Amino acid sequence: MGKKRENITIYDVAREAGVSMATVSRVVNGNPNVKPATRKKVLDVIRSLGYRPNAVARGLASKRTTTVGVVIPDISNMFYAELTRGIEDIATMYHYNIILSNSDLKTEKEIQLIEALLEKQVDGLLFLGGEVTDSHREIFNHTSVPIVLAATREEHQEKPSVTIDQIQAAKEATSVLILEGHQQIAYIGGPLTDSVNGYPRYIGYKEALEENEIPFVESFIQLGDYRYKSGYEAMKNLLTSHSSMTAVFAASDEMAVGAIHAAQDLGRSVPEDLSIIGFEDIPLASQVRPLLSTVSVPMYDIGAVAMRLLTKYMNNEHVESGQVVLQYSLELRDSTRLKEWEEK
Amino acid sequence: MGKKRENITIYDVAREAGVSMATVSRVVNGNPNVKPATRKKVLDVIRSLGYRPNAVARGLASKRTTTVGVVIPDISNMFYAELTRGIEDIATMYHYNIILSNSDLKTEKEIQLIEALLEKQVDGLLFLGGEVTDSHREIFNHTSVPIVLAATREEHQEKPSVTIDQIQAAKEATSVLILEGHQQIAYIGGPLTDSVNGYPRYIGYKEALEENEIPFVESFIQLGDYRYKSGYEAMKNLLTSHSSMTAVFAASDEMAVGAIHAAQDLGRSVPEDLSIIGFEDIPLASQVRPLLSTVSVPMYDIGAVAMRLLTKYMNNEHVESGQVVLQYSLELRDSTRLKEWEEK
DNA sequence: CTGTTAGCGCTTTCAA
DNA sequence: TTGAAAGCGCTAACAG
Repeated sequence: MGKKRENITIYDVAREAGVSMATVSRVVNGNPNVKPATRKKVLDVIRSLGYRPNAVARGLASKRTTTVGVVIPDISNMFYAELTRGIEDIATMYHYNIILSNSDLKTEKEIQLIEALLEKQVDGLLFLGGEVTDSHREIFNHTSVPIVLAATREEHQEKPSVTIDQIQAAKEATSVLILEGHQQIAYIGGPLTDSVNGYPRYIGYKEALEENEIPFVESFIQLGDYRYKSGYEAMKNLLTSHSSMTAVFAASDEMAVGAIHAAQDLGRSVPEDLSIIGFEDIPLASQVRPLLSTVSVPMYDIGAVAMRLLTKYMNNEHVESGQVVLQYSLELRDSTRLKEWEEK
Repeated sequence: MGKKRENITIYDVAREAGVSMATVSRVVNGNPNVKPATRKKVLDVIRSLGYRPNAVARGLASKRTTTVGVVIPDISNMFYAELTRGIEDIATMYHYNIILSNSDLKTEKEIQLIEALLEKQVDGLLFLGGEVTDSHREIFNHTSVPIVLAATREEHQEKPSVTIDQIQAAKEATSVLILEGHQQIAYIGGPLTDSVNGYPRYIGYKEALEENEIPFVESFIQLGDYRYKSGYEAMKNLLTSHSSMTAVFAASDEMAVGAIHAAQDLGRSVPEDLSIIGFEDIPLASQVRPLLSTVSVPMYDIGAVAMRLLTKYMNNEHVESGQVVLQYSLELRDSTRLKEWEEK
């Protein structure tokens, strides 16, 4: 058994087995047009030589790398980690590998990463969570590599995407609070300039109020960065300036949990004094007390479906619809009082 | 501006710019041996043609792919997600891309993934969290691709690794409890067959007891799978059979938090009735009440250092020591009563 | 400073 | 069922 078998090529196998490279290539790729005896002979040589096919050479010759690029905001964010797991599982199932890169939602970095991925000749690209700007469209439109958006979409809807209806989800979350009888409902969200998550959730909140003729109060709006700490701070602000407030819709679970803790630190109990509902349903939501009521976003599925969709494009299969909208659900637990909710 | 610029090669650029392929290659790779005027001309053509270098062809010709393979147990596990972020950041810094694959700690799957990664001609490999068996060694020893282990190690210490001293860490965590005056200290851990995390943490617990002449009680040992739920169940068992118990060392934060909730559900308060300390210091530890005291493992750093180490091997740089042991620290928060701890 | 020329290891017609 | 041969797009000596 050779120590470092780095340089055993298809040629060596061919010579050793007394066949041509083409034949070796055929058995390696499972081409049926090989006489069983020949196949066995080749396989034996492959094993004894410890031959390992070079995927780079194969990629160059065949123009397929069985690799897909994934641009993700931040893998250490539970929401995206879960999504990535969905992607990876399906990728593995279809024998693709994924090249993962974190963008931190910086447009410039995103563009750069996409460019690098394209240079690496990925067979497909998954773009997650970021806003699709003109720069993105520019590059998307000048490549023939299939691209699927996940947990984001593009206004012109030219590119396939897998998402949920965020506005509707935020609206329902807020409606839960309204149905509980609250009139003073605050909103803790992300930047309104974030057109992917921040803005739609805000709009959903607003629409719910409007529909129920509850006055919108500017100072009930607190903006953070979706993280625990900013939720905590936001709630502290809210509570010191609006002691009459009785409910909060937070646009992320982390913020919601931060808000709960701030409330508790200021002597309020949840849900007795204050109802709080979150968004996402990351594991944290079920690992705190009170258990967080939240909008359950099918993170794993978004990733899995997006990857599956991408495989179809990569194989030139027929695609019913490139715009997939997945179902979310309302997970009413212990941070709100309402326990039942009929889907509209 | 071409629509699909898929087939513009270095040759096209060369022809258009009136130079040779070699020269184009030089400017693309930043080789200084090019007259500024020539460089500019080539750059202009590259831009106008929308030329994008083909990294696969480059990889085949140069035998370097600037890609590293990462085999990870589960990206949706916060601990590894954080680690991966460390890897990715350093990889980006050194212009490497990473191919990520989840192994779920299945040896067979790990081997298969490593094999696939090697086929893809990765320049280096990071193996995370899994046990290194003979099968692993077999394959590790027959390739010249540099490999670094992270959050795991190999008994013969033949392969470089980045870890923390788990036994010592577990021992100190247990000692905190002992120093608080507890005598009835339970242990909630992972499988003892898990030589990477489960067993060493268990040993650390045991050693701490021994050193302090506290009798080891078999039934104080509860084994789970590191997840919240198993911690919850373990604690319930413990509390119903050993009402005299006053402290618990849990081998993961999720289990520790699960344990806290079980205790609370059974009417005990933490840390008044029961002190609980965890292991890892994932974000969850600081997002629950009471704040979890825990062993803080530098997850991000383990990933970052491992990746940095790998770059050194890939560049044939001199490496001081391949066996890196990072410092952990004790983060004493509100689930224990002791608030100060002198490092031994 | 620039060009020529072999490959890198594999797939893929095209013939046989 | 098999083989020969032409690339895939780029890098890396080697000349000049």
